[in-house]
Amino acid sequence: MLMESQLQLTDNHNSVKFRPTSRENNVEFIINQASCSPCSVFGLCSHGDKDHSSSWHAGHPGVQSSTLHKGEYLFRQGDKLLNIYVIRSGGVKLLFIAPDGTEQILNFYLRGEVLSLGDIEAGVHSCSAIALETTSICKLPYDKLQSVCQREPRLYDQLFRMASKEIAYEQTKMVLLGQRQSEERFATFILDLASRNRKNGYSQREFNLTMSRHDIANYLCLADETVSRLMSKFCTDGLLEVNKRSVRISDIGKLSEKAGVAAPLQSACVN
Amino acid sequence: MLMESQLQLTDNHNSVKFRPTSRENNVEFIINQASCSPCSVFGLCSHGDKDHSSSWHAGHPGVQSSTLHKGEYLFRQGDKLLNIYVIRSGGVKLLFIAPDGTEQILNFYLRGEVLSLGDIEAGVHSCSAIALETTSICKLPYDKLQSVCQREPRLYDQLFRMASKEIAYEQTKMVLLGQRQSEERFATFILDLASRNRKNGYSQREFNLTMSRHDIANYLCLADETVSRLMSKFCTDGLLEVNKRSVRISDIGKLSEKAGVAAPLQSACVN
DNA sequence: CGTCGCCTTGATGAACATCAAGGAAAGTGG
DNA sequence: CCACTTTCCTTGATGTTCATCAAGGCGACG
Repeated sequence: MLMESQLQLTDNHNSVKFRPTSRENNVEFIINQASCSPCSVFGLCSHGDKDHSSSWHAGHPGVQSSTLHKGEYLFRQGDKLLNIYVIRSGGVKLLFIAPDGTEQILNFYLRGEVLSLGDIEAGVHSCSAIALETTSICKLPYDKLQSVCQREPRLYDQLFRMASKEIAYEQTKMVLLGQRQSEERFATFILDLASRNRKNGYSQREFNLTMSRHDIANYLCLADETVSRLMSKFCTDGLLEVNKRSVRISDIGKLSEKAGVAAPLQSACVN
Repeated sequence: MLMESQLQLTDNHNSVKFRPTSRENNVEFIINQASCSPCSVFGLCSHGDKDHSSSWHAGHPGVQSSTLHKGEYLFRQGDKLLNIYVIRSGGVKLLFIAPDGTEQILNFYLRGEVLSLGDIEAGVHSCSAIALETTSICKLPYDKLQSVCQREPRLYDQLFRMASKEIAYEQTKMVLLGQRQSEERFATFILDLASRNRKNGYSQREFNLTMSRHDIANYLCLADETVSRLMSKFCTDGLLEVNKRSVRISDIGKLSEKAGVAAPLQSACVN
C-alpha cells in the first residue's frame, strides 16, 4: 500500500529517501547520512556530500547552517517566517510572551528536530526560539524549499507528515497537562528527554538537562518551586539522582510508574 | 512574492483555487462554491459541480459525504486512518481516552473545519470523533488525496498550511491553559465560538452551544461545576445571557476584557 | 408521573502557587 | 585572587484557586 511504503519512507532513518529524477539534476536529494544525519529528515541538507559537488546546499546559498550561543535568539516573536530550522546539535526553547509579559515555553527542540512548522500558515513567527546551549542550526529558506517541493511532491509529503507529527505531539501534551498532576507531568518529561536522548544515540539513563528548572516548570505549567520539590522527592524516593543539571535515572521502572498511564510524549518532529 | 501569493490562495475563500491542467483532465479541481463551500478548502469536493459532470467527487466514489447523528462516532480511537474529514455542517468533538479511563476533549471541529491531520503520520486515529449534533461530513480518502497531491503540489501546499494552522491553534490553546485561569479560559472560549460562527455567516452575538457543559469544562481543563459557576457569574455580571444551551453575548467589550490579553484562539483549520 | 440526564449551587478540601528566606555556584569588577 | 553581585536553585510557611463532594432543580422523555 502506498501509505505503508511512505510510512517506511519516513520511519527508516537510514534509507536514502530521494533519488534525483532527470528533472532535478540541479538539485541533489541524496542524503549524506554520515555528515548530516540530523538533517536527513529532509533529504535536502547535503553538507559534505561526496558524490555531488553541486549539492542542494552548495547550489542554494540561502541554505546555511549557523551557530548560536546560549541565550541567543534563532528568531523572535513577530519576525517574518523565512526559514524552516533543523537542529543539528544543541537545542532551543520555543517561547511565547503575552502582551502582559507572562511567558509560556511551548516546546524544546533538540538534535534532529524541526522548528517553525506552526508558523508557516501565518507567515510570521508567533514565538521566539532561544538557544539553551551552544547550538548548531540548519536553515532551509521556506520559499526555496517550497519550490523544490512543487517539483518533488514526495518531499512535500515528508514535510506534511512532520507537521502531522507535531500536531500529535501537541495533543499528547495537552492530555498530559489537562489530566495529570505534577508528579506525572515531571516523570513523563524526564522519560521523554531520556527517549529523545536515546534516539540520538546517547544514554537514556544519564544526561544533562540543558534547560533551567524555571524552563522545565514553565513548560510543564508548574511553579519553579514545585519542580524543585519534585526533583528532591524523586531523589529521596530513589527514582533519580540529580546533581545540578545532571540527571541519572536510578529506577526507570518506578519512574515509568510515576508517569503512569500518561501516554508517553512522542518527541516532536524526530524522524 | 511566492509566499504571499500563496497566502492569498489560502485566504481568499471565494477564489477558484485550481484549474485542471491538461494532465488532470480526469480530475476536476474547480470549486463549486455555492454547493460545497465548507469543503472548498481543498478545491476537491465538487458536489453538484455544474460544468463538470465527471467531477472528482463522482469520479472517485471513495470520496463521499455522510451524516452522523448526535453521539455517533465518525471514527474511533485506534481505527486505521483512512480519510481526512471536512465538516459540512454540525460539529464533532475530538476525544482522547486514556487507559485509566480519564478523558480529554482535544478540540471541537465545526462547519468548514478539517479533522485528523494529526493522525496522518501515525496512520492511526489517536482519538475518537463524536458528533455533537446532526452532522454532515465529507470524507476524503487519504491515499487518493495523496496521489492527487503528487500531481498537484499546490494542493499539498494547502494541506500543509492547514496542518501548520492546526499547530498554531494547539500552541495558542497551550498558552491559554498554561497561563490563564478559569474566567479568562471560559471568556476566550465563548469569543472563539462567536468568531467561528461569524466566519460561517451566522451571528457572533447569539448562538447555541452544541456541546454540553461537561464537554466545555473538559476541553478547558476545568471541572463541570466551575463552568457552571462561570456561566452564572458572567450572567449576573451582565456579560452573557444564557438559557440552557443558547448564549447571547450582552457585552462583548467586557467579555473581551475578561478574556484579557490571552491571544484569541484562532479556530482550527478554517480556511 | 417517575426516571434519567444535565445542570446549578453550596460546603469542604487539596494541590499547587505564592511569599519568603537563604545557600551555592558563577560571573564581575577591582 | 578576592569581595561583590547576580543568577539559579532549594526548602519552608502560608494562601488561593479550583476540584471534589453533596444535594437538589429542571426539563426531556418514555
